[in-house]
Amino acid sequence: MREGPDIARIASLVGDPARANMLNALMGGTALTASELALEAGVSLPTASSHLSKLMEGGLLTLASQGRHRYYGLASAQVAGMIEAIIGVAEAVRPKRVRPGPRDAAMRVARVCYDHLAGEQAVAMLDRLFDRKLLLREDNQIRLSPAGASHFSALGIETHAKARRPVCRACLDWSVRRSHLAGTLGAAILDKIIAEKWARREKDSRAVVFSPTGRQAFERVFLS
Amino acid sequence: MREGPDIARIASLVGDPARANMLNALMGGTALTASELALEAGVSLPTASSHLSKLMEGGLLTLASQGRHRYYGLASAQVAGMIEAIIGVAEAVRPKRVRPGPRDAAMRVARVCYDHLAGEQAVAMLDRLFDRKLLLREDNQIRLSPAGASHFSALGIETHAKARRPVCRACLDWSVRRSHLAGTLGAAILDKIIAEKWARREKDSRAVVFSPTGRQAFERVFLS
DNA sequence: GGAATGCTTCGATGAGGATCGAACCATGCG
DNA sequence: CGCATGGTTCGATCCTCATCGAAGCATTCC
Repeated sequence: MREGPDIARIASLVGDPARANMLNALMGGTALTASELALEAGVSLPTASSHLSKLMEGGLLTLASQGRHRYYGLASAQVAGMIEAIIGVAEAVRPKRVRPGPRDAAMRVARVCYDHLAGEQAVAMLDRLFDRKLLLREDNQIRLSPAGASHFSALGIETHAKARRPVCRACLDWSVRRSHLAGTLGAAILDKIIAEKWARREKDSRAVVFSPTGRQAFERVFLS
Repeated sequence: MREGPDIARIASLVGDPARANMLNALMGGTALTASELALEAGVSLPTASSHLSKLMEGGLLTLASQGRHRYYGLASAQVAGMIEAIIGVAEAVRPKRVRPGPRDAAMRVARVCYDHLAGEQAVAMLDRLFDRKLLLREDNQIRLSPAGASHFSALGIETHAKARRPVCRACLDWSVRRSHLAGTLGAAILDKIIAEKWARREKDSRAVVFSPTGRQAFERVFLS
């Protein structure tokens, strides 16, 4: 009986430690090769390969072949959002940790969530965008206001809807437990932050570290 | 190897078909007993009990003992949100059938979500109840207005809060991606729809099919 | 008290799937 | 070409865990 989407199938794909590590590594937004992912997950290459084909068949990954390299990446922002949601629950449920390490702290402040910014900074930014009525909250959705459209356009950020991906989307933040901005606009803002060198990505981590002047610039543009 | 929150542990809890069915059943927001959940999942009572203790230990469920009954419910809205996210991916990834069968289409229009109505009809109804100020949106909750109380009372629908179950509750709709009405009021409305023979439940399915005259009556009362 | 109901624990069984070494394809390089 | 590198497939092994019947607690009803 019980028809409907096969949720157990999807969840069990994420439910294996090796696969979970791979997906977690891919949350950084860059596509990785099978060997990199094997290393990341701590399994042998054949094992990793087997997992990867399962994830592919499950529709969670995309594959881009380039010469003899094969780059695996998350299939969609929706998949990334799902993983964030699972991380959020795992985080909430986790037995009280001794103390969050320094890397954890940086992750809480700002990190990459697939292709957009997450963490305290990102949550604060979304709040501020609502306050300034650049974005409007509608039911469970987020919409760009006319004022917002011209504002972002002036910053050199395009806000036209392309393909089927929404411009604005709320994404629940596991560290802050409130929403931050995803969608093409969220991605474009992160692009700008990196392009302007306001912040750089920490090596081998999802953490995003702002420079002192970069932080000022970011706050001036998005938190003022 | 990165040691973040144990996402595999959480995902694997959802990754078993029996447990997934239980969680899915609990998405309605009502707490259920172990035997009801066993039936829902199609497993024996001992098996269900074993799954339930695992879900409890994983922090996904809460337990309320009342006499010899033990009511299991989702631990938090965060857990519900995670399950919704997984459903969303499963839905998006589901192998496109040649064409959505008639039953699938019917499911999208109207279906039972444990004990209340879901689908396009249900989402439209909730919108309309807000428009008419019979229900009020408060924070993330839904409250019955005085006007609403007398309105439903006139229809022969009792709206007194009984036990611990809320009268109104929002439930996210996987097909429409917006909220519909759950809670005792949602259940009572579905009861009325069936009692008035405006619609009947499709055998062995969650689909709810309105008769032509039944649809008119429903629209007059709830969508006008 | 005793019987009935609701649920959990125990024990035995079985199946699925994660794992790795070795062998096998494919691409690029000299 | 032949060799090296990146990746997948195959086969065998092993272990976890889902499952259910039977027995054991707990609570309520008569």
